[in-house]
Amino acid sequence: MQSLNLSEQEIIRRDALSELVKLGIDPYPAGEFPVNCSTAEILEKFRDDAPDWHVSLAGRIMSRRIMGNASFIELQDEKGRIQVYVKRDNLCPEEDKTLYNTVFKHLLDNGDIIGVTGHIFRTQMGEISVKAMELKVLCKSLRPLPIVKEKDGVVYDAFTDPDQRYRQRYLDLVVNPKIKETFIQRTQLINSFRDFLNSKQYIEVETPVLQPVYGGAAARPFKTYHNTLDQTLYLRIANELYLKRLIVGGFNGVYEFARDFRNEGMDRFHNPEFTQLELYVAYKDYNWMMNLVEEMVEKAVISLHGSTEISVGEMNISFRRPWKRFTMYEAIMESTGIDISGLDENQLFETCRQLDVPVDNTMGKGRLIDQIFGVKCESLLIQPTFITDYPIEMSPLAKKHRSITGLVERFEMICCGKELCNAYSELNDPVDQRERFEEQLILGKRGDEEAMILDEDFLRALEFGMPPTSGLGIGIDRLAMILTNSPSIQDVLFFPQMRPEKKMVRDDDEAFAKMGIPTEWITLIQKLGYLLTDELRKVNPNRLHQELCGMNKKHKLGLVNPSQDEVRKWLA
RNA sequence: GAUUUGCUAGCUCAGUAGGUAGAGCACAUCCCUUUUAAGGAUGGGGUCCUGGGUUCGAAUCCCAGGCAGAUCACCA
Repeated sequence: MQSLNLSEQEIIRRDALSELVKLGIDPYPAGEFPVNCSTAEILEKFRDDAPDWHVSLAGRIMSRRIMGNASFIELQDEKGRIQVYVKRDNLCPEEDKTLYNTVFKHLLDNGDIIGVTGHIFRTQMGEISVKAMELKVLCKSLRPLPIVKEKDGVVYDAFTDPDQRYRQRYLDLVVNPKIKETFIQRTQLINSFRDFLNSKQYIEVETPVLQPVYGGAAARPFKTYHNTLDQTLYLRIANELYLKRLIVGGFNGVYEFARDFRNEGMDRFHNPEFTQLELYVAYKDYNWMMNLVEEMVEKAVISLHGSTEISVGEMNISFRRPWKRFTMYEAIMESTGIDISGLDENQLFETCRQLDVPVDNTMGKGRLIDQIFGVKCESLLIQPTFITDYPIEMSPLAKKHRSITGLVERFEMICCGKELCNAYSELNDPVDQRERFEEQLILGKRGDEEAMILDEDFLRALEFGMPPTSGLGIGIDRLAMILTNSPSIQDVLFFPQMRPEKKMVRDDDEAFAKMGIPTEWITLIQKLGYLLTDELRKVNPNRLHQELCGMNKKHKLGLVNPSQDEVRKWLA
């Protein structure tokens, strides 16, 4: 019944599964299989002159070379692959050769998970291998794996379709083992940051993901609803305002690896959910924070790569301290030759036009400057570079610059043409903060969908007093992209957001039976693509009759064809 | 959202100025056996993304849609 929907190879595997059961072999055993080493450990530690080394290991069969009574398989575990030599008389020393002849040769496939015990030796071809003395089925795989082969560093038939790789990451990880490296490095990066911050006695905290008022960044949120409270809640776009509340509460340093959610476009630099490290430290300013970022990132790069120099695509990036520092005005001066520091809004508008920088009428002074920077400077900054001192209009949470009016004490770190982090001397003047929020409200009314919302509770906290504080946000995904040389954010997220897979809507067999269609024809009708009875009724009966008879003939099903009249009655 | 490329067997891909759908790997049966992207023989396997249109005839040409990639715009 189901078999028409399965591929030939899937049917063969299901048949093998029931054969195993018939032989009294549980294809999904419950018990522990004791493993005492990994493939990598064997390859690393084996010595030809060492005494017999008995191993017990488990993994997935990735290839099989079967030759009569001796065979070779490649077994893959978490750490890599090793060849296993399977000889009939080793596996079956007694009369009964079923385990080798039937189970191993016919009922096991690529992709099955087995446990093997035996000892290590080197073959005539010089390959370190496991001589299997026992073999146990641990899991029968019902779908064929894409087979990726490799010789001399050349990969054949690589599994590359990005759609399948991202949707079925499990499969990607099985057949493209290098993918695993990327994710391990991502975790190493996070661990390195965490170790660094813990060593400074900062406290890792958790703050709400569901927030009644979203804030801390300029972005559109995801909206949800809490039944019991009868209240709209938002998935956080940032956790900044909560971490600052904790500084108010008396913590000197708090940080969180925060999953944030922004309801905006998706491309190779943006996923709707992404991870930021946010850090707030009391009694510090943004200059201090720049030094911390340099040190922390440099350290992480060294811990991943053993060096401060790495290659990203065609580029060579050096994270060696100190990094270049420019004010935003200097950066614009450098790339365009124009000093914008004294210009008013109209003059900036005119400058944008001269520079071919796209603008629109809603843009205020700050947006115009930011736009010039974004178009003319950002993409040119390849080596890690700090850009400091941003226009106040763009930075409602940052403290006013200590000496230059119209600017705030803010920096971003740009690398490979992309912003990697954002930090301020945090605004702790509650009166100023309220005014800034109110300016944002006006922008919001002008149509800026990303304008910030006024958070009364946050202002109340500030009114109790927050010490001077420096705060930082680092995009973990983007940094991971650079450190793992990944061209897309999807490559550093296990399960990137994808459009839903097309789902077939279908009626069950009973619905077809109700039309008076005999069981044996129902599967055929479904196989022909008629999955809904309503659709089926619209079909020309003569056409359906022809298709069914054709199918019967083609697949040599040996069914007695229905008459045209009978088919017409089904559809009536 | 715009532009563009792609979608054919489990995987990687060919394909014909429109005429019954191909290869390699994988799979099945068999041969050989310390082999290694094993080799040899034979065989099975397809809604050529979906739906319309043009046509005697469409995987191929046209239109619409789906999904994915790339580039651009907004954003981290």
